[in-house]
Amino acid sequence: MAGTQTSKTSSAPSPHRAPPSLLYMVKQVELVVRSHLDELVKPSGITALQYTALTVLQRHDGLSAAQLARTSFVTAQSIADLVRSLEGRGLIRRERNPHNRRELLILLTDDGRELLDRHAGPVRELEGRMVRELTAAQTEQFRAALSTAWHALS
Amino acid sequence: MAGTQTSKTSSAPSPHRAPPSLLYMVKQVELVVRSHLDELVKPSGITALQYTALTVLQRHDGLSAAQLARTSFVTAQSIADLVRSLEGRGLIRRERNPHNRRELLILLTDDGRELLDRHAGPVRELEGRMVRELTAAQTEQFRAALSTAWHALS
DNA sequence: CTTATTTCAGATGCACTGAGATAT
DNA sequence: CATATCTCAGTGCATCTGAAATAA
Repeated sequence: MAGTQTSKTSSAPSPHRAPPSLLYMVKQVELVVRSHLDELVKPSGITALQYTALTVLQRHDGLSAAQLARTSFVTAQSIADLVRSLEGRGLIRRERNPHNRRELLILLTDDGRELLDRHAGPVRELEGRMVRELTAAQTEQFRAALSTAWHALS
Repeated sequence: MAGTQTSKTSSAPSPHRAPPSLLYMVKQVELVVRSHLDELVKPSGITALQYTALTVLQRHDGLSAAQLARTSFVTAQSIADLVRSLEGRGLIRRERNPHNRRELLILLTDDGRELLDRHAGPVRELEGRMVRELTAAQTEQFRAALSTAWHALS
């Protein structure tokens, strides 16, 4: 009991405390990014996750919920709540795929696009803050490493 | 799973689709890391987040719940559930700080250390897979970029 | 008949706010 | 009195499993 306090100060030899793992560091960066992103989009009444889903639809409009789930490593049931919430807010609409009537395509509404436009600047600025101490070349290497890491585990 | 795209996207003219943002890529890497980590530790009956908390305690034994919360960017109330769950599983124990009786220090039990030892190898192997296509120098640059990004937003 | 997509029901984990008790 | 820590109560979001309906 008394030893726990003193061992944390400089009296301990501090043998070889391992550095945080890369897996942990990835998590920490994602955590702090998400907390900033949540603050940014909170005035619009959505979460960082919902905003991110909208940006995915911006790049791939007309995805089905099942496709959206697969690209996000979650089950279709998990996506369903998110989609229902965005639909209730009028940011997306859904439409039967005429060539595959069991699919419901997810499409951005004008309100959804307007929301994305409204936040594009601040989000870019947040990303700029994240890499402000990296050179352009280092930033590109960072991007390449993230891409490589993602592919290696997918 | 994520790689199984239909011919729909590849056949499109693809005018000038913006690349995914760095913020998005960080999230995607964290997502796929967590899904693998969840699979790894599921046999032990804990989640990836709980395992991560245990590794934090491995590096900083004797933290209070409030300290743990601050280093994880969440509130003390959020940590409470996690701590209660780990305590119920006998992986940690708590003890009053004799110098500050309102603090409850969180300490790893022998079972907790055993669990960490049991998973250390597979987790290292997962991290190795993530960077298997990077050189040692590129891996270190990746680590440095993650550290820089984290500090810039904290 | 098998598979894919969506939906419903129920459970757990995670995170929040607000309020209160206790210790410094 | 002010602050820090912990706890309790309630809420909402995110995720899962399992099961059922529908369509290809």
